Amino acid sequence: MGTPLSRDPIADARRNWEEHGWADVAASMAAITAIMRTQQILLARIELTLKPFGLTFARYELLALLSFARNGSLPMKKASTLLQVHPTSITNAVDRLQDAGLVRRSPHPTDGRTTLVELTAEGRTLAKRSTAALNTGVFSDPGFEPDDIDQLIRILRDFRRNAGDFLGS
Amino acid sequence: MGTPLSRDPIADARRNWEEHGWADVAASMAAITAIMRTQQILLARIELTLKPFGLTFARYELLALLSFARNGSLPMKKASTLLQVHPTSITNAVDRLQDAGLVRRSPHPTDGRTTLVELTAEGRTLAKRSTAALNTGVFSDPGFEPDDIDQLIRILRDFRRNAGDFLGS
DNA sequence: GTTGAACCATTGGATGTCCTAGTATATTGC
DNA sequence: GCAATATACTAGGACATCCAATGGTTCAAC
Repeated sequence: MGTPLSRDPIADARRNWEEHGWADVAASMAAITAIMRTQQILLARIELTLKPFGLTFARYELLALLSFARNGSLPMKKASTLLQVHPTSITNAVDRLQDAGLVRRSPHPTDGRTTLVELTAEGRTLAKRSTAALNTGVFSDPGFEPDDIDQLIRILRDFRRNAGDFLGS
Repeated sequence: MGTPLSRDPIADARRNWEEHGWADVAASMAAITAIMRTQQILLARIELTLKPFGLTFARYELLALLSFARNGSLPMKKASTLLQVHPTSITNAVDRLQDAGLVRRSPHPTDGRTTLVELTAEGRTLAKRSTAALNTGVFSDPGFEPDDIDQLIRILRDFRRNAGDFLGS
């Protein structure tokens, strides 16, 4: 982006919190704000990598999910649940992927309420190629130390479980 | 926010990566995906807490930033830099905060290119009240262990520095 | 001084997310 | 079997974010 700041803005915010009598929650505020900013940086990198494929991250996630499904197809609701986004976000993504010829809708064989989303041949190819691009362009050098990656995975798994994302021990 | 899944979807994705020959980047993929999901959960909590005040997180951040500024005013560009968002996002936020009577625009005394944003009395009051709500409603019980919060702050600070957010040792 | 490069804010366009209905189909209870 | 409830998808609206382009203003080089 722009020129680097001379100081960490989140550390400054934490100082402000401490100086205003909120020292007890200052660290928590700093951690949460840092997660927000980190997500923003990572999303920008991912979107940049996916741009040549005409994909956004939202559409890529759906494509990747379908590529791992049994027949390359899933009910819309199932995709919404697994990707943990609002059903309307899936409708939106499927609309655009369908326009691009990467997926197609089909009725569920036994449940008239349900619509299946299915990868087309082009969709499967693009899923492979874009995943390869993300692996080499983003995931292979994420900017975290290996030990820190393990820490992150553990800390965020605990958080997500406590938040009710999934059951577990 | 529906029913919890029976399995961690990110752990499943990691397994898929490993089974497709991308084991070397699977952990990194899992960590990044977990950050995305964690951000989503936290943002939802924050927005829920801010809703009674008629604020979104984007507008709250600007309000809070102004409340810590010397005269309660900053150049738009400065706000954009400190909050690390695109200038147009600031324009958008200021438009809405101004409509709500919480901030006001004024010309810069010496630089004709620059516009200052300034907190109104109502804006300052709302900043205080909404910050108190976030402190008690979100930051006081973030869902991380205290030790993990310190780990997060360190890991994400290193990441942001490496990403060019700010200079530092 | 003039002129051209750099900088600031805004507008318009594309996306994505969520929420609130509204429509259609399933399932459950009596 | 029929009514009441639950579930699945879609349509429309509110917001936020980014990018590209536009109109002003400032600054620096000559």
